[in-house]
Amino acid sequence: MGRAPCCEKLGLKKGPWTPEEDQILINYINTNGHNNWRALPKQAGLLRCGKSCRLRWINYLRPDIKRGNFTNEEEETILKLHEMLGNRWSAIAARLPGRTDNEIKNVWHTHLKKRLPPQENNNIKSTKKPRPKQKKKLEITKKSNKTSSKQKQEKEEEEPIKIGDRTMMSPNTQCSSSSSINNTTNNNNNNDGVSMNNSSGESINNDDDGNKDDNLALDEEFWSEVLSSDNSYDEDARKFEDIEFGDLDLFHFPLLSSSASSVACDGMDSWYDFCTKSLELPQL
DNA sequence: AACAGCTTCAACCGCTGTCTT
DNA sequence: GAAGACAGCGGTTGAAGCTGT
Repeated sequence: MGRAPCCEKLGLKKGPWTPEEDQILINYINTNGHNNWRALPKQAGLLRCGKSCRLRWINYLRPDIKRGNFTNEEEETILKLHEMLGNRWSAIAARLPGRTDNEIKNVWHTHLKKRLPPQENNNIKSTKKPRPKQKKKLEITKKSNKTSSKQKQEKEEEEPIKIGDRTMMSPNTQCSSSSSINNTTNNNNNNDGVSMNNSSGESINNDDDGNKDDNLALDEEFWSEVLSSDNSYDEDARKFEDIEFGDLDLFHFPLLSSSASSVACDGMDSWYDFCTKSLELPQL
């Protein structure tokens, strides 16, 4: 698998986005969609790499982004989901309409992590294998024109960005990030992969380091196998019923079995319920 | 007012997974 | 099956803003 040579070309801009760049990106995606992030900046006339455009759109410009403080309910949800899923921010974000994985990650590290007892904090490990220390980039010309995030937020609240004939605001009225992307663009945006795939194809994996000992030993392969990206739950549900979890066959538990069968109908909601119930299992 | 330390969060980096050729 | 291309993810960074002294 080759690596994407991102931002290798000289002359590509880095750092904070200007309002002009935002507007260009918004306008372009509004009219053309984002079928190909790599080609997008060139076609849109942006001196950015596709990755940067994608990130900017997903984390900031997407119209269904909910800005502002997290509610208590949202924070509780994050805590619960993090307990179940570990640092799978995108999976957690899929349960929180209008919130991005980046935002949730930030909130976790700045607020929620502190709420945990120290012992639990120590148990939190990466869901991935440890990576070698990142090399420091030579020179980054950052923040040359960065506006404060709060200022930006206030500005946006005052002056919602217009996308074509639509105004980027009121995320609460939008659907969750898992389904709203198609609302954001024209009909030629059919294969919008971003959030559709993000949610429907998201593998909900138990934290293979931190939670495994305390919770059910759910095999990662099981999750990725069941939660295939095409939402073919009927097919998957059949597979699901044949799966054993190592020594523990969850489907011998009536509670979980019923949850599991409902998965075929309800998608992520059922997975959430399923996970929630799974955590209750030791008390049964 | 000035400074230092802390907090926040947008953006970057590098890796992995998936799809295509 | 191998390799390339791309999207997506999670970890990390660092400047701006905030707070305390």
